[in-house]
Amino acid sequence: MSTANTVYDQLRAAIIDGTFASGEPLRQDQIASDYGISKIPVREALVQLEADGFVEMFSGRGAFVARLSTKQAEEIYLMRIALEPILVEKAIPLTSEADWLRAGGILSALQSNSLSFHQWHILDYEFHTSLYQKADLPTMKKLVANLHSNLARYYRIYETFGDDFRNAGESEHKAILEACQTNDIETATRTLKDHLTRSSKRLLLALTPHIEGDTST
Amino acid sequence: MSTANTVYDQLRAAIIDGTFASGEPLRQDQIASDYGISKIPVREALVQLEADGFVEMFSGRGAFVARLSTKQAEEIYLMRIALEPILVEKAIPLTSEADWLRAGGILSALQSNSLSFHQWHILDYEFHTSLYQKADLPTMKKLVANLHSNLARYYRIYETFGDDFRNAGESEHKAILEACQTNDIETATRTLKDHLTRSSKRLLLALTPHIEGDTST
DNA sequence: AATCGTATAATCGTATACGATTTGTATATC
DNA sequence: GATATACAAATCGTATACGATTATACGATT
Repeated sequence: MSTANTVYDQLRAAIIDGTFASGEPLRQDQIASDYGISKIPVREALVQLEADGFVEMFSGRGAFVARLSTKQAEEIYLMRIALEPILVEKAIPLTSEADWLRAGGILSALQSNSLSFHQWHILDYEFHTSLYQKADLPTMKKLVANLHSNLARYYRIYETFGDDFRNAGESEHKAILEACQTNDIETATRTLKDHLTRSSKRLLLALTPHIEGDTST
Repeated sequence: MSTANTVYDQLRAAIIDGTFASGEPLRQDQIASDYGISKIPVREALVQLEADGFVEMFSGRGAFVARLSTKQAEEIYLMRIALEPILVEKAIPLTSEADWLRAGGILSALQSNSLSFHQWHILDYEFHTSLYQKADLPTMKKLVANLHSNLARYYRIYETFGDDFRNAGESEHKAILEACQTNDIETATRTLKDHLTRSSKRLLLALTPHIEGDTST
């Protein structure tokens, strides 16, 4: 893999896990010397990160970690609610029983009480992904994957401030998977939509006191 | 504006209008010397173009104009169908009578018979945009705008091969706007969805004989 | 005391340069 | 004639270098 891509991965991980705080400037020379490389691949990574919504760049002033806002989180969920049901709808006819069992396995792992928030979020992502893995819509899948990774930054705020609702969506997940397994597209898409709507509300409610407006953090 | 951004705009326009054919390699040194600049801003433009779906990059082999496929066009329309109704829904309560009149003005311009295909496509885009200009969903709007510009490449194929259906969606456009003007969100979103579904079918039907599979052009 | 202007430092954006990888071509081998 | 090998040319990806832009510190002016 190219240096630029490696830097992209590392910077993105660092932004998601909070190593770089929201709004913090990302100095090119600094990052370059940290990694022992030149600015060129760093800049390319930053351009990609900007396209994916993790970074904001201003001409002549450089790159900054993209600021969070409840509005932005709401918007991301609106897109997930619009797109994920389509992915599931298109995936169901192409998915085998073995695939649903794999999804069930992730669901079980998700019920463990000893998960760190980070681990929980990864498994939650994998469960959702497993529902539409077979969908032949690569562009949409990439987009939704990126929405997920952007949400990770918001879910991290729970880890610090919020209530733990790791198990809140458990029964909803089950209902979705059951509908999928019986090829009931209508129920599957509806329960998925409901689940995402509820997840959105849970997140936004918990977020509001912490990042209302566009202020710091 | 930075050199990289200028190059981005120019390359994107050249890809959309067919100056660079589908699948064609985009040689960095060549482009750089054409514009009288170095490779650095060219590479940054290419990275952005890849993020926006106009270019594919392969490690060590460089950048190529993204290939077209009916599947990809279908996928783009699926996303438009999912997202644009949401934008309209959120925009209607925030939109004033003057805004709808402006939309009506674009609609009139759209009915002219003397439009080039390119002009028609731009006006079609502007009409759709005018319906949800007031929506406070910047990320979604950017995404949808990018879907539009990607579709422009497919609509160009009509210009060359296909039947002229510039007026096909005229009555549909009118119905959408009328529903918007009376604040009838349900009808507006439904007619918009119908319109996009029909537009998608028209495009895909005309496209199929020309770019089925992933073959050239 | 606050504001303005200027000098200095920090940082950016891009040109140039070069080693590394890939592609093309000619020649050898089966 | 097709496949393999060796070399040359083309092209890429990144390091280094530097002028241009932006931020900062500080003294002059109102």
